[in-house]
Formats: sequence, C-alpha cells, structure tokens
Amino acid sequence: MAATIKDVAKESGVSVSTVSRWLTGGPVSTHKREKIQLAVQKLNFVSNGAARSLVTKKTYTLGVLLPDMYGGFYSEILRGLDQTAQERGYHLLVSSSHNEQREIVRAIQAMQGRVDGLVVMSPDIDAASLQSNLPARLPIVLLNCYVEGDAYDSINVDNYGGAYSIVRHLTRLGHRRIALITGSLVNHEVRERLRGYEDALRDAGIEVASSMRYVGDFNEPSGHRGALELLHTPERPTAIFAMNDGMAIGAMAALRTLGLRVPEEIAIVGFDDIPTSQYLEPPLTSVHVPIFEMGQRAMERLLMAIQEANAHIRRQEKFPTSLVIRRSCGVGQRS
Amino acid sequence: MAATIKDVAKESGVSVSTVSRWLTGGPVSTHKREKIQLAVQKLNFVSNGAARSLVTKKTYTLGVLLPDMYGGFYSEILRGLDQTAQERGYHLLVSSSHNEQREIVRAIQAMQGRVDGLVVMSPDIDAASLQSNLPARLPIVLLNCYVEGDAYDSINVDNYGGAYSIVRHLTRLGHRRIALITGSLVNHEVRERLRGYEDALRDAGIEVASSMRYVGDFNEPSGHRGALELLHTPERPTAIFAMNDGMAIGAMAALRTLGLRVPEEIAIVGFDDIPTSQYLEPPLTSVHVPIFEMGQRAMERLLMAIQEANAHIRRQEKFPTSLVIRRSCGVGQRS
DNA sequence: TTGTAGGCGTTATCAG
DNA sequence: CTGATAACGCCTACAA
Repeated sequence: MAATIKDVAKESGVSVSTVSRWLTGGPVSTHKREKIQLAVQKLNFVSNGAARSLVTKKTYTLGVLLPDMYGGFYSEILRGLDQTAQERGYHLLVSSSHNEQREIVRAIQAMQGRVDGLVVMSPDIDAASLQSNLPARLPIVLLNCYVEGDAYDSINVDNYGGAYSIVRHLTRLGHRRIALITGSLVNHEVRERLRGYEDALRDAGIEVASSMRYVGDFNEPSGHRGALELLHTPERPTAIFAMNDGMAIGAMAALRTLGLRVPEEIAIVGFDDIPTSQYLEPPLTSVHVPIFEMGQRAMERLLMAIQEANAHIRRQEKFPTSLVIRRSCGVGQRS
Repeated sequence: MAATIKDVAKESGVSVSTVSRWLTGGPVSTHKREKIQLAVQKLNFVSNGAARSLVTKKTYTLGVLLPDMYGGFYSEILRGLDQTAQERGYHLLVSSSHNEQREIVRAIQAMQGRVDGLVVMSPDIDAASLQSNLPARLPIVLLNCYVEGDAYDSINVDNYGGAYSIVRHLTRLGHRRIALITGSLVNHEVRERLRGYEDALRDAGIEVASSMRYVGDFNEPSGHRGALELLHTPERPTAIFAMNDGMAIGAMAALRTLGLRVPEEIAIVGFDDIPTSQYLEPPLTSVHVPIFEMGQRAMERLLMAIQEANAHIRRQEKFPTSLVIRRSCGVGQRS
C-alpha cells in the first residue's frame, strides 16, 4: 500500500538509514538528497506516525477528555486548548461523553501510547481511582475537576466567589426571593456555587428556602423546566439565578412564553458568560469565566509538564471570576 | 517506565504470545489467565496503542480537519462527528485553523499512520492538489468542500436553494432593497449563496445593486461592521441577508446600538440556523442547515468507506435546507 | 492451549 | 557522510 522508507531507499539507491537521516534533518550529501527527494515525490511517501512514535516515544498529540460537547462552554474550552496546542505543533485527540469513572479510565487507557499528555475535564472524578488506574508518568492536567491535595496539576474557577458576588448583587438590588436552578448536586462545582448562593443569602439576612431551588442538569431544557416550576410556588421569586448560562437561556425562553418581562417583572442571571450571552435580549447578566483562557492555560501547563519531565512542579490554579452586569438583572446600562 | 507486555509475561511466568492472546481475546487456560490478570493489575499494564496499530494497521482514530473552531457552526459539526465516532468506538484526532492548501496537506501528512480515515472540511480546497499529495488509499470524506467530479465522497448543503428561498421570502414580504453581507468571495459556498440571492432578486424583478453588498468573513464583528456600512447608503435597505447567523448576530447588535428596531424598521435574516439563533431577541429567521446531522452523516460515510475498503462506492450527497421563519424578518409567529 | 520466531516502519548507535 | 544492525512494543503464523 502506502510507500515505506524502505521503498524510498530502494528507489533512490541509498540505505534506509540515510533516508531516515534526511527525514529527521540530519546531514546528507547534496547528491543523495536529490535522489531521495525525487523518490519521495514519485512514491508519494509520508512517514508513518505510529512507527515513528514507537521508537521516539513522542506523539505530538495530546489527549482531551470531555464530559460533553454541547454548548458554548465546551466549545470555547476546546478552542482554547486547540489553539495553544496548534501553535506548539501538537494535535488533539478528543474523546467526549465521559461521565462515569469507568468510562474515563477506559478512554485514558485507549489513549496510552498515542498521546504525550492528557487534559481531563470531568467535574466529578475520583482522584484515588484515577491515580491507581493511570499509566505511569503520563503528564496530566485536571480542568474543573475536584481533587484534594497536590497530586495533580489542576485548573479551576472560583465557583464560590462567583456565585456569592452575583447573588449579593441581586440582594443589593433589593431582591429577597431569589430562586436557584442548579446542575447535578453530585458535581463539586455545583456544590461550591450553591455554597456561594446560600452564604450571600444569609449575609443579607435572607432565609434559604428549599422551595426556591430546582435541580437541573446544565442544559437549556432543564432551565426551561426549572423556570416553569419555580413560578408555580406560592411566593413567586423576583429573581432567578441559573448556575450556568445555558439554563439561564432556557429559563428566559420559558418566561417569554409566559409573557413575563425580563427584567421588569423578574430578573435572571447566569454563570459562565458564554459568548452567546451578550447577544441575548435582554443581554444576560452573568459571572464571567475566562473559558477560552482556561483552555489555553491548561494546555500551556500540560506542555510545560511534558517539557520539564520529572523536574516539573505541580500547581493548583484557581481562576478568578468577575461580575458582568447586563440588562437581564435590571440595572445594567445598555450594551 | 510504563510496563510492557514483556514485563507482564515475565511477572506472570507465561510467554509473551500468551499474554498477547489474552489481550486480543484469544483462548487462554483459566490458570494462566488468572496469573496474567494479576500481573496486569500489579504492573498497571496498558498495551501501547502505537505499537499495536503498527502491526494491525488499525488505529481506531479518525482525523478531522477544520478551518476554524469558533462559533456555533463548527462546534455542532464536531459534536455530530464525535458522537457517531464515539458510538462506533473511534476517537477523533482534531486539527483546526487550516485555510491554506499547504497547511492542509501538511496536517494530513502528520496524521499518516495515526488515523484510519479523514474528514476534511475546508470550503476552498483544491481537489487536484489534494489528490496528488494524499497518502494512498486513505478513506476521506469531504464536508462542505467544493470538488468537481466523483473522486471523493462528499457532503454538502444546498447553498443555492437555501439562499434563494430566504431571499424570495423577503421579496414576497414586499422588500425591494435587500442588502447582503457575504463571506469571503473565494469560498465556493459563498458564491453559491450569492447566486441564490441574485436569482431570487432577479426573479422578483429587482435589480442587483453592488452598493447593497458588504464582504464580511463569517464572524460576528464583520456582520457588525457590515450593517453599519450598509446603513450609510443613500437608499437604506429595508432588509439584510447575512450569509451566516454569526454575521447576522453581529448585524443585529449594530442595529440595536443605532436604535433601529428589528423587524419593524429593518428586517434581518441569516443562514445556518445555529442553536443560538432561536434564543435571540427577536429570534432570527434563518436557513436551517442540519449541522449536527451532517457531522453524523459524514462520520457514518467515513466509517462505511473504511469498512468496505476498496469495494466502497463514492457518493456525493447534498443536504436540503429549510426555511425557518421567526420574528426577525417581520412575520413569524412568536416562538 | 502454548511458546518460538519473525516482522510492522522508524529511529538510533556505531563502526566504517 | 554512510550503512549495517539492533531496538521500540506488539501481533501472528507456525510448530509443538
């Protein structure tokens, strides 16, 4: 089938090692070089990556494990990862739809020998199980995963602080019945955001009411359902905090069908500040998370870990968030 | 470093080939199997993918070449590709930011030996050059690429028909000054959509005016600039057709800053119908393209081509579009 | 069922 | 500079 280095050697009348040297940029006499180039052209030769990395132990490929691929969040993360990888001459081996621990381990194992490192993004991962199942010495960066200690490089967002500040913003605007649409409660990020929400409420002297909470799943439809449900409560909320923008979008759509005006009749805020949010009407007030930059940073740290090999020092980074006030919460300037 | 099959063999006191047989699901006596399993556990062994595919000639990985990764369009395509690949036990090797022919060829070559097939998505690709640079017999599916003849499997959208129908919709609503925001004119899809636009105009007895055209680049900012520019013309358009939703979103933002109401004062429509479009306010009228499904289909056809090997029959598919009428064009029911 | 031997396509080492 | 030769980690006859 595809031509091998042997074919090229035969065709050009030189030894295999000379062809290899030419491929890897080593010294080759002008005469032979020309012959080789000719043969390469004629045979349409491209060297086999698998064979090459088998001996060099370098694949120039990085694995990426995602729980999902839908929505503005993951695509921005991926874009950040990809851009940085691309710049440094690396490719991305992507594998998504991993939620269960077992699947993740399986996927990682399948990547063994095909990647130089890994970015794992799985909010509810078990560090211990990960460690015992992981191939030796594969550089890894955990993105938005919860792990105690410093066994891994990791990058996270200040979920607590972000949630606290946006809810405090609402309380300061005078809201006292602030409903919440969460993601799955087993997710550690969700619990952190929940903590921020509750603390902000308490600090404002507001009681936390379980009737004011709907458990969603981070997707738009659940936001839609959540809004509908929450409006059925006797004490209708005056504001809704959705734990991500996707659910906030779903909630806004629900309010629209009910004929409720945002923000005049009910305020709504989100979390993440995905690119779409600024184009909604009204534009969505949200907790800005530097999504793209986190992807970039994760990749940088991974490449760093690969380069420094065992001299690498692990670090746990937490990205700060910032409040982006737009119109959906009722006081933003137009934007 | 990482344990090899040899280590497992030594540890468990059996031969390498027996371990290999156990790995590949061959027959192994209960006794030895247990020993092997124990050794595998102890050594934390995972077989090396590169070595395996070097001999089996299977990588269970598919390459994906994208021009870009930004926005709702590419992330949906990727999601479709990934979902189908995942279901069939394949991974995706992604490489984006390829626009120039040379880069594409380079990226393809870098994937040689690491993938079983390729999905190439590059609107302005040169088929001839591709063919002469391509490694032998690598199954390929071209997605939204323009190539004459039947040298490749390909999947496209009915760009002409989609543009024609949405512009006709506008003319039927009484619009006669319909401005256009295009993507790069070297792009074949753009030329097809342009053709649809012009034909629809002519069929309605409207003259095509070059002052009514702004050349953008498919990104939001260019849509913003385009709208601003087009409103400066002496004969202000009553409607704008942006060649994708991203630019339509940018244009809508521009109109908002100008204080122009959509659709009352000016209508605006897009192309692609990305997920975001339904959540805009007003919701965007657009040409629906089955983005996710096209990704799925491309992957299915690629897997088909791989399975059937040389018995495979190439096909060129063209996906139909449909008009999605929402409020931004001025007559949609609320949604 | 088991083990021995050979090879997949490249690179790396080391005498010429 | 050049060309044997030995890996790299795994699979697959083949013979036992």
